[in-house]
Amino acid sequence: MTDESTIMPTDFIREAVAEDLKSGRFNYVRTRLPPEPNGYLHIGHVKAFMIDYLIAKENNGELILRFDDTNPVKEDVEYVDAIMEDARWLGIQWVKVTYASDYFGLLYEWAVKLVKLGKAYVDDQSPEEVSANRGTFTEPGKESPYRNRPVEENLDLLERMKNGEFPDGSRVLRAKIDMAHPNLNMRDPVMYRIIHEPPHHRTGSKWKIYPMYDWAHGQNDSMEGVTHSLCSLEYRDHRPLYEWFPEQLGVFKPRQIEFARLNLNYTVMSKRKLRRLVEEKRVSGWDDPRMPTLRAMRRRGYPAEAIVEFVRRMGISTVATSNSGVIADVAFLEECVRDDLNKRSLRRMAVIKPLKVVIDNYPENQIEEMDAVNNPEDPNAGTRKVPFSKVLYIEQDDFRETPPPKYYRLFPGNEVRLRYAYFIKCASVVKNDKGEIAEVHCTYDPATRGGDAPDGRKVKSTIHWVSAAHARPAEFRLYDHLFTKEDPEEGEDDFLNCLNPNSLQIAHGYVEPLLASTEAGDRFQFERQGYFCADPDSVPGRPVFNLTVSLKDTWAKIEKKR
RNA sequence: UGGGGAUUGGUGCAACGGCAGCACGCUACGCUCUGGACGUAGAAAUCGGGGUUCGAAUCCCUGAUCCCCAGCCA
Repeated sequence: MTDESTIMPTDFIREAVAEDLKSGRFNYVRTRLPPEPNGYLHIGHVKAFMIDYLIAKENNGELILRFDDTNPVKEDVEYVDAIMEDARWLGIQWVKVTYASDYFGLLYEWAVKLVKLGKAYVDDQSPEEVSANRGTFTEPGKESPYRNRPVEENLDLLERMKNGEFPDGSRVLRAKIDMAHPNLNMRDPVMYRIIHEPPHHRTGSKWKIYPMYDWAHGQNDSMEGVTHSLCSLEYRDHRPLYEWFPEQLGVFKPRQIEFARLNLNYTVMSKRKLRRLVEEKRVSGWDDPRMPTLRAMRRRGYPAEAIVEFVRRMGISTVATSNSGVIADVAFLEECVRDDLNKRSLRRMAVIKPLKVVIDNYPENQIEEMDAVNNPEDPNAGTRKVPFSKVLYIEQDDFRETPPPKYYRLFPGNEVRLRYAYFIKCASVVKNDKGEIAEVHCTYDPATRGGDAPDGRKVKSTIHWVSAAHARPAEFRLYDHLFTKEDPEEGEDDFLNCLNPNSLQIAHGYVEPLLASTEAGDRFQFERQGYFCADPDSVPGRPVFNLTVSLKDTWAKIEKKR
């Protein structure tokens, strides 16, 4: 069997969509992305975005980007641009951008229709009364005393609500369903509430009533001819309502399908918590590279393709472990990032924590140009020249005065290879007043130029280096998880209690000369260390590099086990 | 407590009545001018209890556990 079903990626949503097409329930596919413009996009949003985008695309359908701007007190234009920017960065394409507010007029007409049908009424109860009369999980609610007022009166009151004749909170329009329904969403849900201030970011002060999510969202789907309304698990309980409205109205009925949202360990995802991190200055902003927002990941150097691939590899299900979704291991995300970057990153040498090395038998003032491979995974990336001289910097971690077992790097008497250059052997160590190692003296073997010994002898280790005379200073920002616990909320009265004090470490070191003219956003692999991305804070002559993700480090693992 | 959803190695997903598989992680080993990449091998799971069936992760019954819902938020 080699038909489409075996080669197409399959999951329960794609299967459902295919079925709907086959059965004739729909003869086209249209999905919608319904972000509320009240915050920046984070990695959790990417899953929903990709599902909506790809399922439309795979079926020759359309994706509509519709901002769910039904609550002026929470929303702002600032976010609509940011959301579009992030979505575009992911490669998502839509046929048009709409706003829930585009449909306020039609939606109001539909509400009037529902009132005329006797399916909606104006309730004069206070918010407290509405809440008190909703009942509980185990007890039915009480019907509002205003529930059965005449259609004409409802029409009049609704009209006057719309015209701003009543203060906020004084009345609402409610669907007339069933106050004893076991699903609380069906206990006469509120359709419209009165909000005078602030003005709406698109409709200004025209409207004094604003639709609730359940009323607006589903009807907007219907109005736009959306076939599949794909959303997260917590909306499962809203589905009966989602279907009830168009049923009463006799309008087009889209199909809602729910899936598990995506959460990440060692971080938090809720807008409220992310906002606290920013406002309490625990991070430098929404784009602090430690944040799970897309702008932060972009700044840190995560390629959009890697994020998309991560989400794809995670799959789709209806499993809910936490917060209506599944918790992905950040190590998996990081592996997707490495996998992507490994194939396309130019290699460079950078010394993050420098240690001076003097090659005693190397001629003073001599400079050689060594050929270095730009990317062993990509022959087309070519080579470059790297200057070599008598005094170098190597990584502090690459030298030990007394080596632990299995340590192959530089130590007194041991020979290692300087990448793309010579074999060197450690002869002696010079210490400062405090007894710290100030410099290491070595001898080199001129016959090993280029990295191989003619006599065939081997070294167990190759280390990176930068020529001191040619080195350019650089700042390195090394990141770790923002929180010390996989689930920062678990067992804490405040999630900030388990902030990782070492989530950002700043180091000052050196890079090879080529890197002096780096531009923000440029990505490299610093050999043996990790992938780095030039930060916008870089200034000419002093680049700043963000650690995107480190290389896997077998030695660190061996050492840690002790 | 009422309603809704779920439960497969440590994690995330497959297997849709017929040999429990894939990826990440983990453990060895090999290869290597990156202790990276790559390659080989390995450990590791069907929530429990009943039943139906030649045969059950899959169907039925039952129990447990986890997630979501009582906004005029979305």
